[in-house]
Amino acid sequence: MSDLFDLPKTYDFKSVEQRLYAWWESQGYFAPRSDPQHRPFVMSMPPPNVTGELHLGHAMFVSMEDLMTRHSRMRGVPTLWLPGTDHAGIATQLQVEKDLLRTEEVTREEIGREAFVERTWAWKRKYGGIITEQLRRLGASCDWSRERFTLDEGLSRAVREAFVRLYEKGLIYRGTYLINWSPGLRTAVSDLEVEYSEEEVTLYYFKYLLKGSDEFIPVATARPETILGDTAVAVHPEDERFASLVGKTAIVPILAREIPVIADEYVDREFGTGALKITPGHDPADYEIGRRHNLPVINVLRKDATMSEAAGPYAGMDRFECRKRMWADMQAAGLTIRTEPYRTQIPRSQRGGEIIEPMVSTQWFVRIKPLAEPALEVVRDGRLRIIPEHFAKVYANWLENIRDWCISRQLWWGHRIPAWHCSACGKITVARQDPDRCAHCGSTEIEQDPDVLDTWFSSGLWPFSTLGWPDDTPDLRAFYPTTIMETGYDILFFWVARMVMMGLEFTGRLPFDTVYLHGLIRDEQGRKMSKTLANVIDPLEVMDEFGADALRLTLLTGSSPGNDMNLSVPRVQANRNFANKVWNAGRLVIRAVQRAPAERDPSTALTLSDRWILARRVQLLRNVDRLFQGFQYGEAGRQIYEFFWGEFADWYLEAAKLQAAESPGRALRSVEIQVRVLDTCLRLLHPYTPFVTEELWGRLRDACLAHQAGLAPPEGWSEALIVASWPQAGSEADDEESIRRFELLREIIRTIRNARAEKQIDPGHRIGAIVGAGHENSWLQEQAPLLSAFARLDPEALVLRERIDAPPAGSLPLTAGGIEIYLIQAGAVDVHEEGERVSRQLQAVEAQIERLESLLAGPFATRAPAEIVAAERKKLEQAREEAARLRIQRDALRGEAS
RNA sequence: GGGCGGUUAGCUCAGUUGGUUAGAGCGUUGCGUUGACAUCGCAAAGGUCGUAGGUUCGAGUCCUAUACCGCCCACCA
Repeated sequence: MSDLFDLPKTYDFKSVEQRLYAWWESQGYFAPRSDPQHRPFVMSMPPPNVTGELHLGHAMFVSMEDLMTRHSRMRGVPTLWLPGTDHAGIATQLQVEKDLLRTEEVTREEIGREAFVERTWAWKRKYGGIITEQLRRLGASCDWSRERFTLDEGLSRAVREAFVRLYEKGLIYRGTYLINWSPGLRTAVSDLEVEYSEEEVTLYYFKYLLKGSDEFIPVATARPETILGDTAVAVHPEDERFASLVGKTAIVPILAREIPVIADEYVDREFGTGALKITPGHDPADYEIGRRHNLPVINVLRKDATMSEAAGPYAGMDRFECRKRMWADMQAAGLTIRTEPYRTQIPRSQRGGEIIEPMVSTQWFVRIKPLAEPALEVVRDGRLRIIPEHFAKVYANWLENIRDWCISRQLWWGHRIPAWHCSACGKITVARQDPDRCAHCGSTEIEQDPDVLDTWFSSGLWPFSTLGWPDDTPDLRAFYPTTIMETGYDILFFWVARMVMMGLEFTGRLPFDTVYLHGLIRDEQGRKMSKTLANVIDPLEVMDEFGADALRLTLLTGSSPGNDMNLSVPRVQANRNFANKVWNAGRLVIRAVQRAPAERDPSTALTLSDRWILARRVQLLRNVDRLFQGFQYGEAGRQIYEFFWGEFADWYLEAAKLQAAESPGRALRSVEIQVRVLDTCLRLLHPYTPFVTEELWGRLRDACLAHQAGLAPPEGWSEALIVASWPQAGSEADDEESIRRFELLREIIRTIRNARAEKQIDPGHRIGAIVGAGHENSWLQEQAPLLSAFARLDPEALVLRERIDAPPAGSLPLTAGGIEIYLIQAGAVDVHEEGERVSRQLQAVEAQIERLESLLAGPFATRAPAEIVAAERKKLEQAREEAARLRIQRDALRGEAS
């Protein structure tokens, strides 16, 4: 008999995952079916860094996007999920630099730009496949034939086109402004790449001596080295303390430079000393004040953040060293007042965490307001939907206060800025094709700008550049705009907003009409995962241990849109168990198919359990449909899980075992229903757990096709589950009555099981029962075999009646859903103890009756909707019946006791 | 300083049109293993949904205030 089991009793994901993935891919299932009739479903994958390694963030987006993709594909919609990788300028360059230093002990400067870029390409060719390989392990059903890389030829052309267009429109300009400078990386970074952390620093109070006088103005600063770049001291125009000093001249310590004392409303009289030193070269606020007052800008820092020549005696010194020395020298000169600890926001690099220095520098910028306006409008008028909705506010808030975007980076790895400087006329030539002469004066003495573009500039074009833009390609026509953008909320500004702006600007259309934002994955205590905390969970290890399906299911059902998720490994394990449960339920059904009789008996009607599971199936389909429409994938997954395990496996399959023994006609009927429901579940689960469902579904199909009766679900079989159709509920009416009855039956069985457990009745001991079921008696009679099997009753000693006149002596009285049950041969009954128990039960029911009575006597009865009131009335009725039964039971026990 | 999110069982989380004895997984306790599954089965204990008000016939679910935690944005030296 065991020969029928050619399936291992434990789901072995290791032998399944790789094989199935390769098969899906080779069959071309990931590519969109071409169907001009249907509007396709299109999603661009957020491109992971080409040198990256899989982390849970990737696992999250892959799981979510693959779910959407598989669902859409099964619905018969042409579906394209377009993958790719990002060149990730800074991250990749750093990695290659590090590698160079480690292996050859040379810096990038030593080998030169051209060689370094070539080395980086080599690195990309060597390691760029790792991340995509890892995405495959998760089951990502994206169309690899369309895979793109932000630095490949087509995308580079798109970037260039975009740059030139913006430049020609005057939306890109080059200028000298205060920017965020990253000394370690020696490049400018955008505002978004600077993070502020509150830290304890020192606030230094010192004297600004006034020229030709003993007087001084007290000033405070956290960065004494910037004193060297001061070009004014400012006070509030209405500050009486300093009113007489405005217009006088102050002397910069050490350098003895003369600077004016000015008045500006920006100064806060209450803060610090009430006087502010102005360093336009190294502070954003000072920069603005400097502009208002036409102050000179002095740059005291070099690119590596050592002090520049302007710092006089401190030139060449590290800025923090300078800070100390400067203060010491000022102390010696009697210019210091005091120091105090001070908490303030320190700007740090998002990458690496080094302190960012505001610095004046010549950079390229995008004039962002004209782009931001339309991007705001689409959210305001609802054309762009953001899920969850509250992020729309965050999005709008950011765009409303946005400032010009510094897009040039002093890096080597990236899209070179298509601008040439002419040494003859000094003008700039920006062109789609590399020019050989200056567009203004015709000189051939031109040189390309050394900078590259911010990586996010090319990312912003992703939804259309990947489809062939700026060319009018068939893909662009067929698949743009895309349908949905799924990504983490942490890159809403970095990426999503910029895609919207660029999409509207360059294509005149929204690049997608829905943005779905998932939350971040944290550790079990809700902390961010980081190497220093050593709390990083490696998705690859998790998949090795529990399988890709288990990880996916955990990420998908454990989260809700926009909310962070604390991942716990035990939960992954629980979902591994679920995959195994699915596997074993599948084995059971497959075996049932293999053993099922071949002859149909048309006279075989459906049993209660049949009708129940079919009705519940329809309800489930409706719920899942509704939830999917509302992007409630987590809740949908949980409902499928509960249905599969808690109803189909625990109850229906157990009932089916009984039916198999009844008659051949009944057995076949039951198998058909098992196949139908299992098939539906596998289809519904496939977007969550693609591997186990595909593997099982194929085997189920083969077993069914091998059967003489030709078993098949109404949807029919197809060559693979991944391309099978999504199940539909149809228009059948809900069979509520079957559901109600079976649930009552379950309640009765549970009540008996509980009593047996409490009374420690040997599970093998079949006991008798007398059931008084009132008007439920007629249908319940038919369920006697099921009842006795499930509750382990002696079928000979199970009596079902409408009414029981007198509780049998020595029996254990129970009630379930208004049905009275007396267990016989349940061992010695302590009539006193049971009397207490029944009394307590009765009290509870009476309390409920009281509550319901007063509820129904109040305004509820007239104000609440009729069906709600009716439901409560019904409950009251049932409670009264229940109370009546309990009273009889109680009185009987009392009678026995006396 | 502004904005947003969270606060539900010991732990991790669900609970979207407000319906009236609140759910899951893990953990805990008890019982159970010869045929789908011990990666299992049958049961049990355990929350009144941060706090205070309000709207409503009715609120975990809406409103206001408040506490705590977290996040985002912001040029007070």
